[in-house]
Amino acid sequence: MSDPAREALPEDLRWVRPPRQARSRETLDRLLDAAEALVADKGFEDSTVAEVARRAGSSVGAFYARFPDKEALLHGLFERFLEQAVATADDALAPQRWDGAPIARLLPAVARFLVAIFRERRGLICAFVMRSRIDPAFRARQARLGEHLRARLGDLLLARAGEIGHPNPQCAIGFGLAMILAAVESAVLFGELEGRALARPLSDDELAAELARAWLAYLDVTPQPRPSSRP
Amino acid sequence: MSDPAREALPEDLRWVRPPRQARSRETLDRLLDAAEALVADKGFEDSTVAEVARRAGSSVGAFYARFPDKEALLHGLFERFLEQAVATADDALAPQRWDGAPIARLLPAVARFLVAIFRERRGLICAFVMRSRIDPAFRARQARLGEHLRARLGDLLLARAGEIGHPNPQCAIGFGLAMILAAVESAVLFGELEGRALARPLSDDELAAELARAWLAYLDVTPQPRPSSRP
DNA sequence: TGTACATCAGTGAACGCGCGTTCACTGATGTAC
DNA sequence: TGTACATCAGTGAACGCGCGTTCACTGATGTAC
Repeated sequence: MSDPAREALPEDLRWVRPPRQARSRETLDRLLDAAEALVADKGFEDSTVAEVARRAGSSVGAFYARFPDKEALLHGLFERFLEQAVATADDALAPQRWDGAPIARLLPAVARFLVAIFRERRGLICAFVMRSRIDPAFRARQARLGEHLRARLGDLLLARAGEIGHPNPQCAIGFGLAMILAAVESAVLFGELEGRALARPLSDDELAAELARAWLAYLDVTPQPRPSSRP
Repeated sequence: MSDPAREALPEDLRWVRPPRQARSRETLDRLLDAAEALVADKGFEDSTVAEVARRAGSSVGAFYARFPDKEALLHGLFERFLEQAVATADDALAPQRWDGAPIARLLPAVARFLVAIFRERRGLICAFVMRSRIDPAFRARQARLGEHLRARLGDLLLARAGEIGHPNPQCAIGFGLAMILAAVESAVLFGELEGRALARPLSDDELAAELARAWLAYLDVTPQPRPSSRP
């Protein structure tokens, strides 16, 4: 955390000026917490620096002592979020946790998990997603998370490649994940599934179930490992 | 178009003040054309009223003579877009055009079509999608387009319900369409499939092919109509 | 342990820029008689 | 056909508001001796 070697990494330091005293570390945390609540509630653009400072029990000047500008705030929030996301994913997708489980049990669990996470942190993720539409740096950072997820999930799925009927499992794993993520985004973050194409809105459980069904069907997963070649 | 009965519909008139002279009709068209190009290029927020007016060879005052405010401009663009979209969809999905075609031929064509349209009008659709994340009126209007698409596609698919293995075809048609739309948005508009989950970027043809594969698999479409019950 | 000084941290009023919107005015088009 | 008047259409400089950012200043914390 307070590794002095970080001083040498301008890449990491571009967004948040590292505090030197415990007091300012706390101020930084309070600013981030206040910003997270505010951004989750009304989005990034509609949150003002003054409001963030006020909510943190701090001041505008204190804000600019920590962040070079307002944009850096969202990057700071994103960095904090990414740490959690990667740790959570690594834990949830750890191979030993799924030892012996077939894909048909793995993917529905992942689908439920994604729906739950997106629902829980709806506002914040929404702000991130919206931002990455515009900001290339943000998009690149988000892409790295995507690649990480694909790698972890890929490890699990490729170890069960025999269950996958899709002619190109490697490619299908990436495409399938991307498709499911897009659908969850659209459904949970923006509620578009409801209005635009469904007669009755789906519950989160139903949503996850349909996503899992689509995912398994796309990969062409059979309950039992299939023989290496077909008669 | 110039139906006097429209005068009685404040719903339609909220966004664009109807011109009374041919001259102002032309000005309105030029403003919309200029705005469309500008919005497609740099998004709505980054386009200024002054720039739209200048590009249209008009003036800021002329702009406000036609539109109550800047927001109305995007609604005006959207209305124009919707007319085209509905007409195009109705034409492309006309039952006689697909007479005798199985779902396995229909959906790949729709997937290719969607990818092509989204690619062609990328910037504009992107602006609409972004806006409907924020603006409820916009979202409602977009939802109506979604419902229209689902209805037209539903007519075609339900007439071929025998080919659908999904236990609830009605629901699956809506969900499948929404999922594919979300994936196309994500892939074409925001290029997220590339970065976040795929080793190699897909061409539009490959993208459409994989979308169609996922769509058919989700609906559990068999090449031949299946008998009403299974042995 | 105490004193002097440097740096860090925090404050909030004031600044300034961008851009949506207004408005006083000029010119064009249509209508009444 | 011509004239007077009303309305439509267009112009662009000026206004004003919101909000990100700065800055002169006060107080707190750490360090040297």
